[in-house]
Amino acid sequence: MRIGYACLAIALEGAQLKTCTLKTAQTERVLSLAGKNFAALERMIDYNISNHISFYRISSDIVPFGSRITAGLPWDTAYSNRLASIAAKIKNSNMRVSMHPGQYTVLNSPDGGVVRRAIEDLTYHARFLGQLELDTTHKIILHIGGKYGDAASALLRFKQVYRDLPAAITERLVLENDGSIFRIDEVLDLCHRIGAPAVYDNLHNAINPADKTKSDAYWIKLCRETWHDKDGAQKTHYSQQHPAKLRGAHSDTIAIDPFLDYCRSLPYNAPDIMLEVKDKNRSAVKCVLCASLPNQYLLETEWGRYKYAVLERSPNDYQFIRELLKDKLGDHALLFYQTVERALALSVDTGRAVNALEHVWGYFADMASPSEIRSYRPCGTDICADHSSSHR
DNA sequence: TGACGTCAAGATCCG
DNA sequence: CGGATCTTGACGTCA
Repeated sequence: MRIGYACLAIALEGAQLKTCTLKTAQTERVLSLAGKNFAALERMIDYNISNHISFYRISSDIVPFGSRITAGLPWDTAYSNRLASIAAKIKNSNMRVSMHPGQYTVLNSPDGGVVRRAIEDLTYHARFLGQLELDTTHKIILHIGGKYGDAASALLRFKQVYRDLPAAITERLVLENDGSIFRIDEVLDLCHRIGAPAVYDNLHNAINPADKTKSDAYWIKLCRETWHDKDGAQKTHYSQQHPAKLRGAHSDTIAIDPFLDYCRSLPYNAPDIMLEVKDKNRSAVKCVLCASLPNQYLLETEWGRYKYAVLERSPNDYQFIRELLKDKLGDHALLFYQTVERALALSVDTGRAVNALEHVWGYFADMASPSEIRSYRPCGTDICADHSSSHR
């Protein structure tokens, strides 16, 4: 079982994807941006390897407007060395990558222009994965499209378009249930008919259910039958509902207990899981460490990222985790993340926030200039908690 | 016509 | 002028 995240590694230096508007999308500019994005991609691949993340979705925006200028733009030859290096790292680390065009790539539209652009978009995606010389276990995920008031005709159109797609696309294409139109039972039926694998998305099925009496594991077992040797291990999408936002909105982070419950419910030989979540790689590291890979060193690094956010909410939890991590031999990942999640759910206390800030300030006090010290302590020797909000 | 989803670019505001 | 904050863009379908 691999666990992965989509497109962006947050808080990773040198990993920001660049783009531009259509107005300024001249050949030279787009080519230059693509080069920068390939460098960012390599950073993320390196990061994934360091963090034992062996599953990753490459952003469709890796080449800005890649689909509409796919034929003309020589990004493959211009950056062949960089792409070869990326490809080698993916293969040597046994990483699996995927791509996922958005809701605007629609193969079954009654509008021929929409269909033509969708095929161009898929051609671009297949070209990118093909350029990396990745085998057909590296997939492109797509939704079926619209129903247009007549599901049967919409499915028929999909089959007709699919039949004529080039093999470079169909050998990678997998279909996913979506949150408002095609349910997982409809996706499964179509996939069996055309011979494409099906990806089960748990949150989409929760808001657009095929059968409310059936479990996630039930659909995952059915989807497994659509995956063959050339497709590699079965893939699924996993996300959790954001508690405050609209139905279908992804959560800020993956709550670890429900995730592990989900994992335990899966059939033997669990599928690869792509997490769809706002904090991206943060949740991927969390889930990897709890579900499959105890790693004390990575847990210490994780603590460095969360500790001050915990301290300004709950000094007790802060102390508890410090003690927990002193034991270098045990597998404390789950208790660690449970405690972090509980602490982060609390609101920030001003006095504690000042205390946490003083901890951080300790790293900079020796190297700060007089003006920086004045801006940190505007009222004199002690930090002014009463007025602090206006100074930070 | 707006919502949906996404995240930089681009525009504007502020001190 | 720099940094912070708001708005726009680019895609197609559906209510």
